[in-house]
Amino acid sequence: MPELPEVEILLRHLRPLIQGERIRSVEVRRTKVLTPTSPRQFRRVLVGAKIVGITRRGKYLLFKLCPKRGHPPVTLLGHLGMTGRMFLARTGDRLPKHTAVVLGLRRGKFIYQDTRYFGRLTLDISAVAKLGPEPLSADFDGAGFTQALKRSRQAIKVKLLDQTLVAGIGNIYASEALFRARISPRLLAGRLNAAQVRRLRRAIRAVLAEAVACGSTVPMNLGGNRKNDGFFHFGHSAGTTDFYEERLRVYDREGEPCWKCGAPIKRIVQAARSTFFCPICQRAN
DNA sequence: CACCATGTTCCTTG
DNA sequence: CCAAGGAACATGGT
Repeated sequence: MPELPEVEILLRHLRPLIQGERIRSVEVRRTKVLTPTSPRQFRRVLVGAKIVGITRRGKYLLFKLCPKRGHPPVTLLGHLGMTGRMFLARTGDRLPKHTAVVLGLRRGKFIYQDTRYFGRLTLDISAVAKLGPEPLSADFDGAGFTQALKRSRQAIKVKLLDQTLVAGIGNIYASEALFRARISPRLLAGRLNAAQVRRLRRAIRAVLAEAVACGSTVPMNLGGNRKNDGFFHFGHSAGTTDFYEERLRVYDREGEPCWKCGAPIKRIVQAARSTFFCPICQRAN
């Protein structure tokens, strides 16, 4: 599912399909995902509005909408949570299980589906203001990153999940970035030296950029109607293996040999979430 | 049945 | 006020 690279790929997929389209109908099947926007207001703003553009910020999608006429543009914010998907379907297609919202377009329909309903499709965009710098932009600079890390007493792996530090890193790419930077996930954020901070910043950029580049070249199935659908599938289920999972060096590879030194990858739990790392390449000192 | 899961927010504690 | 830790949210896979 969705950390920054997956959301970026989804954005690129969606943009040509829905940019310029007008929303003709709105069906809300799970009001929770609109929170705190009311279904009534959601409908009022969306029905008849034109989708003039989509952008991404961290793991959020921002749909810029132009309502009927005279009204100023509004922003619709989408977040996939852990299991969310967004895709286009044909008008006649039946809705998949756990469809939360359906937007009827000129031809076809936009479906937001989310098994666990942790995601959002809402007019409340306040979450975006709290985000840290965009990791693949110039805003993510060494000085700011150094400062933010300095005051933290959390383990660096846990700190990387803090979206105010830098936006878009999730549990998978946090482990991947630390492996690439050869830094122990247990090292306290405030204890990284200048060389480590620099390596980590570069590793974050490299890992995310590579994931986007890789995802861009994979023939994806974003239809949302098949079991092993799309690149939002992680894990090691057999068969259709996307080399998406092959790309991950440590995540979900407990016990497998380290890609670099061959030592078994270790799994630990930090802040109630799994961390994967190589105990040799990422020594604590 | 038990445990695990790509994320965020809210509450509590220090 | 701020940082940090943990539960809660809801469902499915193994």
